[in-house]
Amino acid sequence: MSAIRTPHAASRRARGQDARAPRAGSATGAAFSPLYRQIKALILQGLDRGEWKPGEAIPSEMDLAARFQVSQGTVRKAVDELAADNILVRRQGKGTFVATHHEEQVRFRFLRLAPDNGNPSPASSRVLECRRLRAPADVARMLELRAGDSVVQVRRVLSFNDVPTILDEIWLPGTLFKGLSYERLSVYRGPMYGLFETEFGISMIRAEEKIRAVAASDADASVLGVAAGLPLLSVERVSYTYGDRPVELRRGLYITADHYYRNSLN
Amino acid sequence: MSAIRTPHAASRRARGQDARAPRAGSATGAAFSPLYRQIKALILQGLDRGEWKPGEAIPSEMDLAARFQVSQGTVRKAVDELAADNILVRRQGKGTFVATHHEEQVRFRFLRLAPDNGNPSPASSRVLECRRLRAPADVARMLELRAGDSVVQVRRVLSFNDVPTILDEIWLPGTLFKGLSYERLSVYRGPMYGLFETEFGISMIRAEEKIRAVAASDADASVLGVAAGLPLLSVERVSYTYGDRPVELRRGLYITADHYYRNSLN
DNA sequence: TAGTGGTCTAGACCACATA
DNA sequence: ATGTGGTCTAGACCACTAG
Repeated sequence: MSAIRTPHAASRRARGQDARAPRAGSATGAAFSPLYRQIKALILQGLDRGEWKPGEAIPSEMDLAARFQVSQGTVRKAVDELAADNILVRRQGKGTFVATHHEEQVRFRFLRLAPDNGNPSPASSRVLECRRLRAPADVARMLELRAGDSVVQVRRVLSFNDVPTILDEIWLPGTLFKGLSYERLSVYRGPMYGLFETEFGISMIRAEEKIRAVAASDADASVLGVAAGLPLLSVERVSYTYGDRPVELRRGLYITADHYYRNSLN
Repeated sequence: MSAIRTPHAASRRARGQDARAPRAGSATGAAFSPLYRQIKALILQGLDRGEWKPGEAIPSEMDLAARFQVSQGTVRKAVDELAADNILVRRQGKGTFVATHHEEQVRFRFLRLAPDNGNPSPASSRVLECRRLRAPADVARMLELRAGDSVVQVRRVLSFNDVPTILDEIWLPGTLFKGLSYERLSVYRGPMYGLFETEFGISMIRAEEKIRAVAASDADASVLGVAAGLPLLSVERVSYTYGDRPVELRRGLYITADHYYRNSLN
């Protein structure tokens, strides 16, 4: 019964490091951060460093609690938020795992086009081109690069039941996607974000989209096999990895004659 | 120290009522429901009954814990989920409140169209017509009514900075919106869902949208002041109130020349 | 049988709002 | 000073998985 650790000693210790400092300013907006958010940030750092890879298990809650010197409940709350963000996946009795794009379940998290009738059928991809070039100004801005930095441009067509439906133009930072080539993309089967994970260690965890209706240009119409002027859904997506770093710009044109873009408002 | 309530007595008691029964079947899919979800369901029932109205405070966590004979922590977890669903809003030091559409903050939760440049400006609504008629088959199906049931149809134009941008066609169950009229709608300022709340006691808490690109018909083009054939964003929305009951079908046509539909993928 | 996440409780203290 | 939600801890037990 000696050397009793006073209750909350751990929390006070941990908190004293980085939660006390930014307390004063109000104009700066620097906010107080509770312990479980600091733990969340530490776990995110581990994921960013690649300490645990997509599909792998992270340490148990007890282990993490011991490692960070906090209670299991505090770790639990941090992991709860990461699971709510779809960054971690909990499996009762087995452990907590890093989310991966190599799962049927997750396939339609970033592919919002659904068929009017019937069940979602698997998409097949045909790569049109893959080349490295200097980033145009608008692309550089959205990827937070400098104009002229190296980027990879991929163009491809997605088909459902062999019907071309989506024309994608994808821009990626050249430094992050060194070995990406037309051959590598053509051989690959499965979701592109799965390839990015395993080959380049880039995990897409969030994206913002801007959606418009546009008329098909002659060139786009010819690739998609539709009449020029047909209304198409224009979807401009910026995808982010850990730390809210943009790592992909994707411009898609969707034929919405037999499909629709689904969305839920909560 | 006498008459000590055994630990977990409350949970066993509450659980015994409805969580024990559906335990056996697996083909039925009837799932085990933890206490906090039962509490969540009870709070939802209270909201559905109108026990607490939008904008009002619900009882404190301690009060709810006493009422339902569970610990504060269990109530907390139930309220946490309702807050995550945007059904309740927590305010530290003040209480927990029923979410309402009468708030600037919430204005853009169901209005996803944002301007290309500048800040979102308030929308002004011009009502074209409001009439009661028999539900067409497709409308009846989506509102879970019988074909021929009474419905209210509203058509209106939303403008930003006096520029017509959205043409809405709205269908509502006639029995739920008895006093709704052209006059009432024309006089009202503010979000339509706010009117539905205060005048008809209908809270919209969730919606599903199907989005397409279409060409403007002659009639629609003339109302919106654009050329026929212009690509427009077609947004078909079904809105739900408590208990996942559909209470609105809304078909919108958006001009996306100077605006875009924003969406986040998590 | 052991280890994992899932649930529930109890109590302490902090932060914020209001009277 | 009081009451609200917010955080953190500690410990018990349940449910699921796997060796």
